[in-house]
Amino acid sequence: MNPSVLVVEDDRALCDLLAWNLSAEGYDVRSTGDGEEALVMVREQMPDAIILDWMIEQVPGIEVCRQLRKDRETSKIPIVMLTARGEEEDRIRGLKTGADDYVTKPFSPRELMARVEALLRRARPSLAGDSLVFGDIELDPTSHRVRRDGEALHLGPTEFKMLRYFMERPNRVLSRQQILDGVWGMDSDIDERTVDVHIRRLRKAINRAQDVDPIRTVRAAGYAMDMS
Amino acid sequence: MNPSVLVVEDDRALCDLLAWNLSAEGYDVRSTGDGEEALVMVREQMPDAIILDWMIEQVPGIEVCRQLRKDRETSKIPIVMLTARGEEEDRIRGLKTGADDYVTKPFSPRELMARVEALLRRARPSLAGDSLVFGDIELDPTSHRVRRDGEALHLGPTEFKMLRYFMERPNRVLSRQQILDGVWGMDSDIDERTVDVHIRRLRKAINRAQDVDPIRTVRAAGYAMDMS
DNA sequence: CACTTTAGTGACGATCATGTGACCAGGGGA
DNA sequence: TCCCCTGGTCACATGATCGTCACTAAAGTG
Repeated sequence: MNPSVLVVEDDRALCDLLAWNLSAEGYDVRSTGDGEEALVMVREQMPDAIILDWMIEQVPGIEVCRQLRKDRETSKIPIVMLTARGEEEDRIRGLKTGADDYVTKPFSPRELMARVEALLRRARPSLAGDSLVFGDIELDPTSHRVRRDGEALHLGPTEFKMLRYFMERPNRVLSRQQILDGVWGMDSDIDERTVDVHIRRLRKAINRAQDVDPIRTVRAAGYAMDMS
Repeated sequence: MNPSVLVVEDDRALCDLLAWNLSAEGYDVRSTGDGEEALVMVREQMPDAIILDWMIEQVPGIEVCRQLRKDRETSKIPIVMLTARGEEEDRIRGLKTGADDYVTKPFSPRELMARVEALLRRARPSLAGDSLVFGDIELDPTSHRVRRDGEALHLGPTEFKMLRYFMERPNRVLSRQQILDGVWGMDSDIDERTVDVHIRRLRKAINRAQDVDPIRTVRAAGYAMDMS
């Protein structure tokens, strides 16, 4: 998966220029000229980096920056801001607000590329872990977090244990009894049908609208999670 | 312990100016005008950040940068390079070599300060420095001080130990028992629920009105403080 | 197709875990 | 000594989560 970059710039020509250059370097690029929309897009797409013009419609860049820094989910995304030459005060305020870098207009696209690259190089290592990965689903046992396609999912304790049980045994059909033993413990005297209900809850939690369900029902046998 | 910065700059007047400004901001500053010596000093002192002029005696700045990046020990130290206006090629080569930032001469000291600060904020969590940094929260174990966004916070002794325990183990879910063991000591016979109360007190102490709570409750498991 | 078996689904009451404010005890400094 | 800060515990409020059930839908079977 290529690193993704969101470009927030209301000068259409400049925006396209950036998008073109970034794409050529192998980034997935999205763009918008509107601050409000930018906030929405960031939350939807969780880009790996953001290029943010300081002077855009609706919402000043600094405000967008502040908003993003306030939210736990988005506060760690590297932001490069674009400022007009000579606006030193803005640059300082920007950096203090939490921008990670800036480039002064006019600038060379190559230079901007180099800066984005430097930021990504610095930000990325934190993404690595000893987590279980299954297609686009990622489960980190130590931090107890589950993500699909990068988006955080909320699972209850039982659903979490169950998903983990499945992900540690991919492509295997697991009987309800096995699941009960593995998730609830050998000596639990719980109805087998309860597993069904939890399977349902798990499906509900991990499958968003557009997703395919990774859990396969095996009639008269149990359930399995497969790599498709 | 204050963050330390090494200034590598052969223009004596500029060097002193930088040193003076950085000291005023509370950094420990060392300086040299020589590239060879710079390499030695970095290894001896392991500064938290380096400000590196691109055009210095003996060894070109880019070479110093390359050397530092080669060594595992030093490769993570943020480097800000100083370049003359218009040397765009140099800047790009610099960033590609591993510099994290640059400032174009002539520059305002305030801007440089802001950039160094931004870099430290970003780089520190990975360093095992004296002072722990977690987003905008900073904990200094030796002086027993905690700040958020620069503003001093008041924590009781227990809350302080607890915050420290968390900050030394970012992104991990810590059970109440683990927290009791780590903060109170292995042999304490304290009710697990007491941890909850202290978590509450800690939250109250570190979160001001506008802040996001860095402590995540993991139902049926414990608490975690996360970075990403 | 009619019938049987198995799985999906929504609801419900019970329980559990955590958040929250209050209380009291101990200890150190004024 | 007295008072203020702090720490450990408790009781209660508040949701979140759980296990079960009754009913429906779907899948096999002959």
